[in-house]
Amino acid sequence: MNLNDYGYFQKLSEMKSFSETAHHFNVSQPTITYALKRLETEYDTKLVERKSYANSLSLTYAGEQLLKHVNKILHEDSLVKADLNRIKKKKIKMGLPPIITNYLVPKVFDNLKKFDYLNRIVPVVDGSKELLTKLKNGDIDLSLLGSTSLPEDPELEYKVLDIHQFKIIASSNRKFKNNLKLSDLIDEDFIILDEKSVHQQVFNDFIDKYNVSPNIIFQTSDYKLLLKLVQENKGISFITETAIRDTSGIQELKFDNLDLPPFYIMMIYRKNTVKSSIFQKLISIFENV
Amino acid sequence: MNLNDYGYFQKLSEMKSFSETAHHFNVSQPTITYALKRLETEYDTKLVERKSYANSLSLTYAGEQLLKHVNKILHEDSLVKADLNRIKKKKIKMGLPPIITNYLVPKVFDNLKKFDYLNRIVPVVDGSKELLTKLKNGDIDLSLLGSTSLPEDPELEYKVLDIHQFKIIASSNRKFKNNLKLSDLIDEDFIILDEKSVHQQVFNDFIDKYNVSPNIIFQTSDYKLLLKLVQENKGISFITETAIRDTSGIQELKFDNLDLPPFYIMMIYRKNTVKSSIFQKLISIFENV
DNA sequence: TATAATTGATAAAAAATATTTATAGGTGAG
DNA sequence: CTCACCTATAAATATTTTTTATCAATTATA
Repeated sequence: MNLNDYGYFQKLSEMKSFSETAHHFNVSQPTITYALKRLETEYDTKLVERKSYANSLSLTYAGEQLLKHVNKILHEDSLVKADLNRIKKKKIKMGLPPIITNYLVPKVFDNLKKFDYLNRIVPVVDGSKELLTKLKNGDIDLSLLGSTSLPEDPELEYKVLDIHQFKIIASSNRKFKNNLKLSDLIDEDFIILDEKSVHQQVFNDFIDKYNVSPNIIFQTSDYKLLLKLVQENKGISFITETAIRDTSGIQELKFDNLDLPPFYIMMIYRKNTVKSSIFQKLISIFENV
Repeated sequence: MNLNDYGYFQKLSEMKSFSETAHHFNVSQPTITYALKRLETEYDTKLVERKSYANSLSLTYAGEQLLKHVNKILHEDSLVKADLNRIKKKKIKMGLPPIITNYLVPKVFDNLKKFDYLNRIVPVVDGSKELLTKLKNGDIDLSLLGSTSLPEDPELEYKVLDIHQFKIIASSNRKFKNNLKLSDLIDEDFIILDEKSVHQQVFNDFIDKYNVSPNIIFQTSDYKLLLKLVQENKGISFITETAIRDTSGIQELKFDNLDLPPFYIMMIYRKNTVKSSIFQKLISIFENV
């Protein structure tokens, strides 16, 4: 059994057209016909229902079942090349979400340098959500990650490096009374991180939970810009403390009984990954922050 | 890329010998050599370390990594045939652990008959542990299952049909005082189910927890035999209430504060399974007990 | 309604890939 | 040193996949 046949079948079930599928793979149309025929012979079952004519063929029940397995098989197979390529290059492709990276990397920099890992790491800077997808696709080997919940994906494994809190912050120039309540912020302008970050979702949940409707005047994916705007008192914000450690010109607003989810700072990787000594050492360097 | 090459590679890494692997697949020895060569060329990496001589070749780091993926791929592929075969036959292979089956099937029998499902079900009678393995291997489509914990396997899905308790039971002929304590049973002979059932593990945990060492005189995998022996006062036992519903000649011993795990009675199947209408109906019949 | 255009199936030929046969070379045990 | 055993390689063969060429069926459209 050839994996190509699975690939043809997968695409065929998506495109619902033999000739288009053939075109997609740059092969002739009978190639697809014969590939399907091979599968149907191999399993001795009809897999696709050739409809009267229109460009709408459909999978049989057995075809649907096969497709599920094929998806898994081809996905796994696509991970192989990505994995082996990086092993060959002795490089580790590492996902780096900006906020966490700025907080953590200075702490481990000397160690990374000492063990000559700085040039072993191929950095991939992106938001936590995108990095998670890339990790699962095998585009990166491991990633730093910030999240309000611990990943439950059975393919992934992680180490929690730190647990931070979300904070409401404002310019140090502002004065706020003690025992602040959320309702005191009703006239404030909010500047928050946009949908690339987990912050937006947390903020929305927060809004729902406390039934408030803050005035969001600007969203950005650049947290440095956000902090600068807050420093200059263009608005107040909602962000993990990770981002404001060692940042001057910013104060944290204290509330009683504010219930916010924790912000887990993790190192995450696929369970499947064979842990080379480099890989393990790298993780341990980050663990021992 | 041919799946055969993956199969050869998998076996080679297990057998650590080219010629034995060839023999295992009934092909000539160069077939294996060339298969490996194809893989090494495809991925442009050395995959196995040909040792000086002895029957001990070893995988390189890249080879180990490949093997992990290959295992997954071949396992998934082996599920395909099993799945499609049963679909073809329009039969549903169902795992039936005896205790649960005897309890449940009488309750659904008329319904199964009414919808003509009795001859659609291919019964596979075995212990819960074995059935779980068979389910994962695709040997059966779904299974009744008794367990003290809910399965966390990401490939499996289940519906809890009932939650029962474990009981300590004795012949009705016996008289026990009220407010029994475990220490009162110190001179009793125990007859319990053997390692094929979850009972043994639960019983061991129980022993550890309460730091008692009961006198086990006989173990069996046949719960009907066990019940008979208890009825005839050959010993007392430890078993889920599922087994003793509607059984005469047996009493349940009551203890204060005995903390035992629940016994979940479930219907379990692979997430991957495409749920045919027969499949769904079957589940719903059992769900509506 | 006739005609053109598009789609999938099939047969036969060609191309690509996998396997075998035959053999060579290396290694360790005795 | 020789034998037994293992893996690698070349060349021949077998098998599998793909292409080319063509047909029949169906839809769009003139």
